[in-house]
Amino acid sequence: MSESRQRDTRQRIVIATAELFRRQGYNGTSVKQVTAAAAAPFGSLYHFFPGGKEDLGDAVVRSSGQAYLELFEVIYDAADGPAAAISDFFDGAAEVLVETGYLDACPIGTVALEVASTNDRLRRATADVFDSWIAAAGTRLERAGVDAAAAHELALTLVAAVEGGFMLSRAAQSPEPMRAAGRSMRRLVEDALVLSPRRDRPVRSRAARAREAPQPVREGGDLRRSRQRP
Amino acid sequence: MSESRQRDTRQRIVIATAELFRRQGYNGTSVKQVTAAAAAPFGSLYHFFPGGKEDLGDAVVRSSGQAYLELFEVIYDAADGPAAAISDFFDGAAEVLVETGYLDACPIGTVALEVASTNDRLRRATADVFDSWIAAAGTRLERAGVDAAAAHELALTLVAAVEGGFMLSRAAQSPEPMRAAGRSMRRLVEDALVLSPRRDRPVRSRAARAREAPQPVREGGDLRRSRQRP
DNA sequence: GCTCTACTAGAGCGATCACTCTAGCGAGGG
DNA sequence: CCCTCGCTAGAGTGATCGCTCTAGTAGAGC
Repeated sequence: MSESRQRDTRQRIVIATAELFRRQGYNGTSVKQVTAAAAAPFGSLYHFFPGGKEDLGDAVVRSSGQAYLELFEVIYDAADGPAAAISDFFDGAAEVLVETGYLDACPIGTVALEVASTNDRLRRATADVFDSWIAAAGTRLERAGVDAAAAHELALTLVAAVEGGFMLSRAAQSPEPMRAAGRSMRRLVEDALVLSPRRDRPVRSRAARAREAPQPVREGGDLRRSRQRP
Repeated sequence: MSESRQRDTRQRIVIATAELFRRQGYNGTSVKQVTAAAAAPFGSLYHFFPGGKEDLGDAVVRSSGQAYLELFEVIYDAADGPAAAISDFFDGAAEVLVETGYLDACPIGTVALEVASTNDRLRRATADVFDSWIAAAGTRLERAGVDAAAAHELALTLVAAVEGGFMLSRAAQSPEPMRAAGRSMRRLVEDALVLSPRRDRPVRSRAARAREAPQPVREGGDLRRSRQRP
């Protein structure tokens, strides 16, 4: 039972810290605030994270990053093709922003900018997280038939647009920037699919292909929706 | 002479603070650090900014935002059409990042995320700045023939992509995310121009049209460059 | 030359920062 | 039954935070 108790408190601290980081960043969050929010004894924080705030920050960035990656994968794989997946993801992010009063945004973004030039360990943690997101998106685009270089470039753009969308939407307290970015990204994805040199992908199982591209080929004519707000 | 002396110190404080904000954000920058960097007496800071750090932050955000707006306008108006302008802007940002060791990024972005949920006055300052950027980009796209709704959506996306590009490039310490975002944005702009319903804009002077769109009409065929890295 | 105002200059304030240290609790193994 | 050890618990550390306050300087206007 001691192991589960350990896990409980440690996990409670990480979750509470993640929420605080999302709202007020790394420098804006004090360790006292963390222990209060997690209902954890102050001493426990330094028991589980002997390196102090930096240890905690590293753990929080990586675990939040992993959770967000899984959220992306779930949404993507449940959607009706890559373009719809991107729409769903951005619209979902916009919805969460509205519902939480623009509090629950990306758990990494604020920290990433804060530490980029001041803390190399945490900077690397955020870079690793971003890389995992970019790889996940890039791999899926490749599976859908986009060639590797284009897929990587598009994946970079998608992640950048998500982060920028969070920034603008939180600042303006409006879901519109996130939604606009989502519509633009959908268009980019659609174009990349149309332009992809071959739609028969090489060494992929039929099942995987069917799962990921239920509407694999569309003609160019109706690809770009005429109205901006579907 | 007293007025110019005043301007000197005040301006020195604002400039030094802007640089510190870019690198370490709002919460990560102390007022002692500011006065040291500006070589300004500590008392002077509270003479010019009676409201303290928040007053200073508001002034810095707005003045940095204005400076960056002007930089965008200069680059845009000097470029060979909207698509080239966007390329130039993103490539320039990437170049500055590399040259400064990923220190000199957006002076607003970090602060915007830090204060979005914790300081409404500063949040509004960052929102105003973003709005001014979006308006500048949107107006120019409209002038180039993109209809109002599409131009606004594209402008939102451009700003989001710039901010996201800064975030990813600083985290990865690589110009590639910013450059990739720039190439994607160029493609979006080119598509928007091709899709724009009318290329004869309504009540615009001939001189303005000539200045902003020296290569106004391009056919769709060669619009999308075949290689990813020009 | 005197005054008045704008600015310089920095010591010092209470609050809060990240963190340390000691003391004790409670469950599992002997 | 008691010992051990993972964990709880929080008072206390020096350092630093944003900020206030008083004293002093320099130049413009009379």
